[in-house]
Amino acid sequence: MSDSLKIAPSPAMRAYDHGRCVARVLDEAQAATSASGARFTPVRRRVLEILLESHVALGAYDILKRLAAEGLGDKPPVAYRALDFLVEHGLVHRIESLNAFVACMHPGQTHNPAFMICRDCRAVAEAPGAPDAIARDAARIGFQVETTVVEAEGLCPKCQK
Amino acid sequence: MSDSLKIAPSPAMRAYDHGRCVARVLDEAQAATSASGARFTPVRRRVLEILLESHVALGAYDILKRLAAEGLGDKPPVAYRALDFLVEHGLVHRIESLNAFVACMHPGQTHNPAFMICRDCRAVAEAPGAPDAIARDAARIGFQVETTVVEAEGLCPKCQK
DNA sequence: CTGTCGCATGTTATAAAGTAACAAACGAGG
DNA sequence: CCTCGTTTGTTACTTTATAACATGCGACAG
Repeated sequence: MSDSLKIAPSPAMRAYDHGRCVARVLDEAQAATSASGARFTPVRRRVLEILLESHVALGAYDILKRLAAEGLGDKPPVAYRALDFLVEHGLVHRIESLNAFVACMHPGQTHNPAFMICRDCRAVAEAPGAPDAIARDAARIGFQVETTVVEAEGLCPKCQK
Repeated sequence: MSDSLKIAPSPAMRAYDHGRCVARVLDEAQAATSASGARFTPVRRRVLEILLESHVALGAYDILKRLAAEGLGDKPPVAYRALDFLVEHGLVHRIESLNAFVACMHPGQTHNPAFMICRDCRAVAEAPGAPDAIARDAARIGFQVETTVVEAEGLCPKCQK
């Protein structure tokens, strides 16, 4: 499926075949997690589905509400555990500036993603490259970078109107 | 003072004349805020001082504890209001990935700062440059960037040992 | 088939971070 | 010296997140 290699234009901010996208990522998730010995349980699967249903950042408690409505659990640790699991496995990204989460759009590929976050509708687009101006500065002062957070907030095309 | 134009090597991660640095920034802060009609009140000044005393990220409640110990207020809004004020005036930066705050090292200059954050000692170094790989991507999909968050987490030179 | 070990879930309780709303005090202009 | 906008004081609450421990479930060794 060629789509799995495409990196932009952002799925979050244009029309495309959403059903396929969800199904594909879900399959990849299933495969990736069970390959590593872990189990892709109903709650974990459902949390990922919920995030995949929209390319919008959802808070842990938003997700928890939906799980509760479906009888999958109603206590904070349920949501946080599933989210932690998905983040660890690279299937979900945490958006630091919103305290929220989005599904990863191209799991498997190691990436230092950058995010564009609409302040109006909370749609999130994931861009691939790490902009390593910072890597140079880090090297210069001897700082050893382990992870990076790059988030741009603004208005998505729809919400500019 | 030539130091005010220097942008790196990071003050957070090397030795330098801290007293001067604090005094200078405090003066600039005084000037900048009163120029804009606002008042650089004791609490605001003290919060900035506390942040300037170390180049370390402090949580709102850490700061509040210190204010409380000095009789400057002990309720959350006291700290948050001062911090909001200082952030608005570009004197303090919020570190999203820590829910914490650091003093800005070169106020006045408009900047899209990038931060290097030691996960061990929470020292924060502020680097100037805008890493505009993301600007290109944003332009391509029609996303209008308003603010950016760039934070690298890792180990500072001291904590690597 | 069954014990048991490790992963996963359920639950209680609480910590940490942040804000809404309103009343009182302060201070620079008329 | 009044009054209006800014700042502070305070109460109460919301949102976000985690520690700790009990229970359940499933694979596989014997």
